[in-house]
Amino acid sequence: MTDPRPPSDPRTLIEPRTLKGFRDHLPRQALAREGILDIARRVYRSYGFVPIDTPALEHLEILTGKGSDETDKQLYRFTERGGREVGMRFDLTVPLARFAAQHIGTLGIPFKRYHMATVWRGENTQRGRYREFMQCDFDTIGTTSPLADLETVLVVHDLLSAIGLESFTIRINDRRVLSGILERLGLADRSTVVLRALDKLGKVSPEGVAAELAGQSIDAAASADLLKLASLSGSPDSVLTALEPLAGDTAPGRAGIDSLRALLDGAGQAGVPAGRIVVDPSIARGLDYYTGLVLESFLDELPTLGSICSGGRYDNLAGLYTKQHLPGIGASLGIDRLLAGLEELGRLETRETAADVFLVYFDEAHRGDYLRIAAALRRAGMAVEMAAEPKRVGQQLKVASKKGFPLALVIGSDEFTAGTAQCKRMQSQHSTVIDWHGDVPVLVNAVAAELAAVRLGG
RNA sequence: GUGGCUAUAGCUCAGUUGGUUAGAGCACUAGAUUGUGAUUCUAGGGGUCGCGGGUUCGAGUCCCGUUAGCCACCCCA
Repeated sequence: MTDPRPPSDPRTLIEPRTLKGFRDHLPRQALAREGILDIARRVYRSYGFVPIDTPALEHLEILTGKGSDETDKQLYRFTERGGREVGMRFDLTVPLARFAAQHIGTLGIPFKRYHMATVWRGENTQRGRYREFMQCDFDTIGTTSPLADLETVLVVHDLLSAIGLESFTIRINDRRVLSGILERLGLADRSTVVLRALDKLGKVSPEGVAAELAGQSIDAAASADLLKLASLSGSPDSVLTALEPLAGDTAPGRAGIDSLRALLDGAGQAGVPAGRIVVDPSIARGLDYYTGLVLESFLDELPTLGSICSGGRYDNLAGLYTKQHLPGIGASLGIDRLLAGLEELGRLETRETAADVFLVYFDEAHRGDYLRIAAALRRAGMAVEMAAEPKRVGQQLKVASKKGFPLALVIGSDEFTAGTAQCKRMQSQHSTVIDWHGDVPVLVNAVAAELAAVRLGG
């Protein structure tokens, strides 16, 4: 047999490697990732969000429109063949803004969309931070209804629950509460600096934040008030009560507190367990475009991982692209960070196969029977992998076990003669003999029953 | 973009003040065993010591540069 490609001179071989911050996804990770994406899709749809997609490449001016120098530095950009300046999307919000400005007339409002796609940022890499990563956004635009705010929190709750996280906390705040306090302290014009410093609490000690505030020439009394605000903890009710004297006498503060209270009330009515949602007045979210509710969510077991799902309300999404005023609210699941967290907790699905049944193929004479059985199992909705070559049974079972098949079906000439089949539960090594006597539907039903039993934790 | 740490087989690592042919465990392939996998035994394949340069009689080991990974800053998912 001749190799279609003769061996290359080792000196001419190109080193196979990926770019910094870009990675391959092997089956184990890709399966886990797709599992999460499926869950997110299901939860988003269960609230009526619809999918959209947009191009990876946009006109440069679309992406740089709001152009903070930070995003500008991180933007992947190049000149197209025709001399056109283009850039790769660095988030899904800017494309949504362009999309909304372009299509809102035919979509109608409120418009609820989800968008799960890859984005690119040329920033420095770290654990759980890459140059190519995925975002799973959902947004409701064109309405200021408090119900949309509530729904956003409920989606985050349902999503994290559906992923199977046992303990997580959704921390919420309202930008207007912060505005109220800043107003009262006479720091309204310093909000960016102050909020950025406050946002670091949890990562940096209160003393560190105080030092940063002092460095920004915020006076000590105001700084103490701000830190007091951030140290509030306890039940949402007690936090809100404690906020009253700090912000309740300003118009925005009043609105923020009332709206948080209403939201918590609604979440309770929707069945969110008490304690899942916490009011954390230190949450600001660095972005300056948030104007109302802001939220972050954390794995209780990995507080240092950072927020895995966050978002908030904004006043005007697409002001750069249209005169139409489009308020909205949305959040985003950081799936790469979540996967890193799940892996660290050992809660990541470790299967390397998407199939349910491994059909051991070791009796070449019965090749046709194997094909018939595999087809019947697939028609019944089961995913079946048949070994490619009739190798030793032990070898095949080893592969099936390593790849995480729940079931293996062993049928050789002895079984065909006796009209039986051996169905092995790979994890427990428990083996069931099925009497089917050539009646394929009987075999299929028995295998389906075994699969159901295994999935229930057999 | 700034600073620190790291880089030896697919993975985890050992490798003596610089000294002959760079090792182990796991994983992989095959056999003992032409019908049974987490725990057997045997054999085998696999290494430009990240890459490039320098010092030296001699570099995996020392020096410089570079690339990648991790950590902190910045920012954020």
